[in-house]
Amino acid sequence: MQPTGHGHMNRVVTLTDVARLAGVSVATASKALNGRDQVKDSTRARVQEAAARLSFSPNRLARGLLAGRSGTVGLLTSDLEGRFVLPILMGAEDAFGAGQVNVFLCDARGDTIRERYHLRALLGRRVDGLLVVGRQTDPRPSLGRDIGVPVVYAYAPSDDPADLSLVPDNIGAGRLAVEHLLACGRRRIAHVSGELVYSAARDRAQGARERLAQEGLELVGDVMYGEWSERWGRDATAMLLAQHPEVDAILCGSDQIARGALDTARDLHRTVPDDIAVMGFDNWEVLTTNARPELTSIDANLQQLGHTAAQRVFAALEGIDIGSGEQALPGRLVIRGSTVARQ
Amino acid sequence: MQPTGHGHMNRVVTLTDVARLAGVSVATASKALNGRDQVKDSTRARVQEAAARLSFSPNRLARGLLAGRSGTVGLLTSDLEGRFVLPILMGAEDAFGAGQVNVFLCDARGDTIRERYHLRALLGRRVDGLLVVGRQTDPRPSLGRDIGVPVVYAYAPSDDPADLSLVPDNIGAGRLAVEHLLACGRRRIAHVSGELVYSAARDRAQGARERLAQEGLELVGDVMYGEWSERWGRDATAMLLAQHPEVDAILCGSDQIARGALDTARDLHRTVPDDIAVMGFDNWEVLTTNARPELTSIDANLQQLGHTAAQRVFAALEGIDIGSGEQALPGRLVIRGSTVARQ
DNA sequence: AACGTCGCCGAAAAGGTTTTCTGAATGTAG
DNA sequence: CTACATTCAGAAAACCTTTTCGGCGACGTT
Repeated sequence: MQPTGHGHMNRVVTLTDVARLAGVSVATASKALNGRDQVKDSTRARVQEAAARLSFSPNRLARGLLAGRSGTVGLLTSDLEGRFVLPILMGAEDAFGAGQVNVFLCDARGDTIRERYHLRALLGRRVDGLLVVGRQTDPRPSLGRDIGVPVVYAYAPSDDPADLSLVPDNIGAGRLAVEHLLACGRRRIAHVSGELVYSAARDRAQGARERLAQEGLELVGDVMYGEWSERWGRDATAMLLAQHPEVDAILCGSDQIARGALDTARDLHRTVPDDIAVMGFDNWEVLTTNARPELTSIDANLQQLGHTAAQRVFAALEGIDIGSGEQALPGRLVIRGSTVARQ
Repeated sequence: MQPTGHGHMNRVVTLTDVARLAGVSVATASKALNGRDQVKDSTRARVQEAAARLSFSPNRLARGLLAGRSGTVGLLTSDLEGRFVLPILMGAEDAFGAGQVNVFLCDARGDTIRERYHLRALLGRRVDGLLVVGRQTDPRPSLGRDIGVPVVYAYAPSDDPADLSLVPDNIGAGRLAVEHLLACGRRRIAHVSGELVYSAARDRAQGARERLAQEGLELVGDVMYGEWSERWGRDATAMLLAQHPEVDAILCGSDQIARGALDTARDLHRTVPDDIAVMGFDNWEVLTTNARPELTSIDANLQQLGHTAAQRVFAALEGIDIGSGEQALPGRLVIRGSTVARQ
């Protein structure tokens, strides 16, 4: 074809070529390159040089076929769009890439049919393990027990307790948030959150209430469930401050909602944090570090969660029992100016 | 092991098993399942039933080894974190997934060493093609001409004109933005943008200037280059309005900057859009649809770009010449309340 | 009855690598 | 010089699927 152009067509170099150049058999070449003994040092050097000269890289298809394991894992997401999937994916890719494992990415886009289709494809590729990442913390249907490879669920837990699921600890996050507000001297705390159908919203509210109860306190008013949006944050905060002007802290179910709360507080000339403290969840840096004042938030450590999930898959590959059920990973408080005045 | 538990250990079913159950040879079984002729209908049915009963799925490693093509492509990103990579990735995954192709995801995290490492790994896996996605529109070093498989660069173009690169048309986007502001009756347009070192910032400014020149107009003041942040948008807008109170439109280099501009305008009691029009780039919905008023923006159609890039890789796999050089894909104007008062 | 044709199935090879086993050569001890 | 251990290289099988080619039986034709 094009001898100097992009040579898509030149046959790729195989172990046979290396062996021929080094003047040995393929068996010896293989052993030399894989560091097995029974090869004289001089021979090994010759083979290695030949491999380097031809820039040989072993065909992992053939290796996988023989070994019975491909050295790949499937990453099955229900929704790439979601803001929460990406950090998990990064953490997982990072953990896998450190080994010799490569990752197949599949996006089912919330469609069960497509999910089963991708599952079949991945199993056909003989992935050694599966990581299933959902977009909500609400349980999702299990892939089943007879997949043939270890499966770990991240963010969205499986509804089968025999599966292992890694989820963020939203109840703990709610407690942590209230803990911080209490430490800031706040006592009249209201909670504006997202949609009630999300267990993340309910869990955070529960954690918040529990921690308050521990001090003999209650939330000011009912939890205001609405949308996960800045707009709802603005509107809800306006209603809240009209009805309960005495609140000294607004715990928001997400950073977006908190941004809305900050806007409304500013509109109403309530100073943050002196007059009212505001905080959010998720620690979405684009939102938190550009807010006025910068926004205190609870980081769910999602990248860590992805990393841990990948390590669990790894462990399962090694034959180690990784347990089952839901394991909740703690969040982390990130303090900024919206709860603590900077000096 | 655990006969009823998660059976990771049970040998996976192979074509031989199917053939034995159906009482035919593996050759016949293969032909039956792959829809080739030379198989009696009744035999084919028997094989299909056997395959279904054993839930057989052919080993794509073996198939790939034989066919010389693996049916996979590598997606090499320089940075998963970036906001621009994800939509491209979605578009690409979508396009590939529609075929029989699966995608290996690799994140080099902006590190050249890691990139070469991943490249080797992907070539060892015998990917049929590569899609390289960068995080900036500035040129990046080519992977080289002798990869052995077709490569398409998306978002960040290759510095080798012999490679094919798909990039957003930022100059056109700048023109498009000014076009819209002119259509809204604005004549005194200022431009607040991000970091000068980004070609995206320079290109958009260039496009804006070109379109203004076409009307015999110029930007009000110099382009204000700064950070891609809300904070900079606020500060720059404050300076701008102090120095040039007569501006009737602020074109912002990103939606984040535009959000900052909106904030400052509100602080200074300048009404948007009646007094000043504001618009951004990128159409980041979280920011645009929650702004007050909602933010007009230019969408770079990144998902489309990823889709197109994937199709180019596909075409190259089919042996079709996909050309070379930079191909710029047009953006799309999304009109919202920050430039046009809603009736 | 002999022959050609057609439809269907199976044997075998190929793809690239790893591993096991055999065998050759060299060195060492008796 | 023989017996034996040791070191290193190669032959061959295995992994699973697809494809090619040969063969076999049935059928139709002369």
